Amino acid sequence: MQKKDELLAGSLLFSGLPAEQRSEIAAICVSKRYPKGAAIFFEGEPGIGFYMVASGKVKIFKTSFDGKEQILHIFGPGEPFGEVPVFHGNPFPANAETLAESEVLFFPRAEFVGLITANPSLALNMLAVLAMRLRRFATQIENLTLKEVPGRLASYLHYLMEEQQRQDKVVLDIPKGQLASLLGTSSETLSRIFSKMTEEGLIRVEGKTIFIVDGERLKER
Amino acid sequence: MQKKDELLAGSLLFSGLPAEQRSEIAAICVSKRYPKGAAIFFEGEPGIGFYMVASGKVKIFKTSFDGKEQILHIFGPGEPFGEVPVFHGNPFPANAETLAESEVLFFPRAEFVGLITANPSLALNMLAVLAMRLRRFATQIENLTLKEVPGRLASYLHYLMEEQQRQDKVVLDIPKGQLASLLGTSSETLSRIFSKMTEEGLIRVEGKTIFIVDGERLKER
DNA sequence: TTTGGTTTTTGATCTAGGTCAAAGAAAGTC
DNA sequence: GACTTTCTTTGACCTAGATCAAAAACCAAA
Repeated sequence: MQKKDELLAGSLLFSGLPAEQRSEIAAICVSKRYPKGAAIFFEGEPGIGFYMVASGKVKIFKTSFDGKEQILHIFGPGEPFGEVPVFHGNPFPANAETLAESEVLFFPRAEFVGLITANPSLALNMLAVLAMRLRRFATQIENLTLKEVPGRLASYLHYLMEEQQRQDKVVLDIPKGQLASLLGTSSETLSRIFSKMTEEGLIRVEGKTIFIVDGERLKER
Repeated sequence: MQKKDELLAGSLLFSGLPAEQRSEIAAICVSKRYPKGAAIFFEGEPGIGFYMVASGKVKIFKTSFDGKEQILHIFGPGEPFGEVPVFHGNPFPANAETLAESEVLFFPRAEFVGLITANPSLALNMLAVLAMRLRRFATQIENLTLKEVPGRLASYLHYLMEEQQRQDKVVLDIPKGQLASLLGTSSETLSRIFSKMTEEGLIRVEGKTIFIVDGERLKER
């Protein structure tokens, strides 16, 4: 399967590994398709392996008893998820669900631990992935607790500007309601802040496209 | 140094390693003392190694431009911190400061990476540590965004009950102001919630000692 | 045990943002 | 193209919790 190998080669987790090892890895993983909105796993389930997005988009989230949800991550192609139980035991700490029709690779725990044990650079790659994830969590907590909603939105827009390599505009890759849940607010509030920022001449909103009118002042929110 | 070796043996990170390897590790680390309230590192500094608390207590925190602080972790003896830059490169994502007079071990990056490469079970231990940290972050975000302050306090008290193995009372090991910063609130609000919970017959507060009057109802907050 | 510095508590006030309800827009379906 | 369903916006209202100010309690050192 050519496609799978390319995906693995392009992922941070498996980058820099000799080709033969990547095929060993490709050999132990199973691919599975999910329609949009499908659950991949639930918080509290035992984790017998981890996953990697091959195509599509997956969200990791927590829900409160009264149904509110907080998105922790959104992962795209090449990004692994659900690794925590593999290394720490215990069940999944959160839920995973597709945001679009997706193809997902599954890596069974035992086999993968075997590979890691035999292969220090794979171990270091995985450590790098988890370390980056910790860093992201730290800034997410910072955003959620030390900034108010406009500031969180501003820093998300700046993140998209980096990601999409544009200074003038940016395209939301998720529905606004999901963005609200990622920013820890409600879609109503988010909508109001979009219009306030437009009034203030910071941005201009056209559906999913956000034109950056004043990037400097936007950064200062 | 007998003491150092005992500490390493008791820590999660180095548990299960053969004694000789622990002495190798003990050989590469340097110990340093800090008075209470001393900075160990700042967000944005390059990380040339990581740390482990030998004695005392260390907080990891972020600050906002206007001086508010959010505590991410509080670490005690045997717990490593500041590992993110070791594996992911880039500077420290947050600040570290002692909460009490402390002794801290420092492990230089290059040497430690060498040990990990040569030693799969050390790598797996480190993966377990980071995975546990991710799990904690996930529940911290859940607490901060999906629960209100009384709920966060309740879950912290339950955490202390586990930790201290008591059903009837619990002793705060940090000042209430620091607890407020950990729970993402102000000391004023925290104080008010302590008294409200007392009125409601859930707890009784005597300085740093919290008597658990109704553990069941407390859990439901 | 007095003094000066932290913590902690209490009171009064203010606001960001949540919630509920309903109208409008978009988008996919037959 | 009409229809249903999902997404987004707008309006009205309300509350958790922040902030400011000041008193009280606690603590450590002299």
